[in-house]
Amino acid sequence: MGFASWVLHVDMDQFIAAVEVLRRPELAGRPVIVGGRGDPTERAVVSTASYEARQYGIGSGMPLKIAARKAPEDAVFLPVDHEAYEAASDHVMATLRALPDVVLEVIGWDECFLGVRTADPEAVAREAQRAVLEATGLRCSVGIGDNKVRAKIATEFGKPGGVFRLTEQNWFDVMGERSTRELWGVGAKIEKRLASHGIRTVRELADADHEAMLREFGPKLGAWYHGLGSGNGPAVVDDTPWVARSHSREITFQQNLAAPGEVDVAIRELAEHAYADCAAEGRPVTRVHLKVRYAPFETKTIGRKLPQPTLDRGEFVDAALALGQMLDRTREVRLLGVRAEMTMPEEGDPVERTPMRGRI
DNA sequence: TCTGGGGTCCTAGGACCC
DNA sequence: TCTGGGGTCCTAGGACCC
Repeated sequence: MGFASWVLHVDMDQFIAAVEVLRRPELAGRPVIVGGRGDPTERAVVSTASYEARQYGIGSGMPLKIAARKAPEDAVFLPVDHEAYEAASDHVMATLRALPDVVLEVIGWDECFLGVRTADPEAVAREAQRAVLEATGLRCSVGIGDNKVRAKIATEFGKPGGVFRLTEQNWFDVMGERSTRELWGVGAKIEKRLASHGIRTVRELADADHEAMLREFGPKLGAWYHGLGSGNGPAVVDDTPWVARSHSREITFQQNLAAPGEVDVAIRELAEHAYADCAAEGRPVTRVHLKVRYAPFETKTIGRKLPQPTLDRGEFVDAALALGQMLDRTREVRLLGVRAEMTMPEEGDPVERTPMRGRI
């Protein structure tokens, strides 16, 4: 077998919980649930649950109140500590980047792609796991693929702590009879729209009529979803530093906001923070978006372009407040968010940050 | 029963221009 | 009096990711 190009997807096992246990060894073996401010009576969700907690049906995204009901006596609830995870993430990424002849693309706090030319991708995967464990004390799973989509999906079959290879050769054997929902990028809504066309399995998606897919989802997404059925996806791992296009601040109120004056106070506060994140990069703000969740649970977003790009905090805050006048002032508000879109930086002036890509 | 906070990308449809 | 076709920009909103 000769050398070939491979994509490895490295995913940390129960990352946030693992970081917490690392600095509090006495928590090892106990159900650990990290989320919000660590108070399970508050409105917040689970960021990560340890494997011990998952045995009780507790998982990411679950409301803390529900998790508290399911959790056993000895469960531990901890607040989210972004800085600790950021530091651990940096350490992991630096370790992986130091592996010989790899290109690294960060796609989240706890996961990345490695591009590598090798005759033995499993050996590289094992070496990556060993290096990360030795340097940080954290374990990871690795998916091996001939593109990013297959590598990403492969990782699920390797957890925890393992390695799994998914390529064009075994794609349909492994994925053919599984639900479209197991594909990366297919959520509840897309699963339902596919099902309305009689498409429920990965193989049925691969065999779907291309024109029908374009009609249902449009030219780009239609082609993307159809190809997903065959495991198609990009294979290039890109280490270009990621540059944010926008920054936002959101807050969920423990008690719903009822008075319009309270809404204005909150918008001002959030807008100042969102603006500050952009200003810290020296990049003018071009648009403002407002996200509102009315009680009980209905989310709306609205946006406006600013008259011109600005680096004036007052201008941005005023624009956010003006947009706030468009909200339904008669309804109780349980969440508010303000997003600031920025101009993209000049070429050759990249801003190094923690990436959070929406799509590969 | 209760649903966070940080992001990205895509589409539809209207306005406007040539 | 009747009225094409293409392009671009903008807004609003939806869907997905970790």
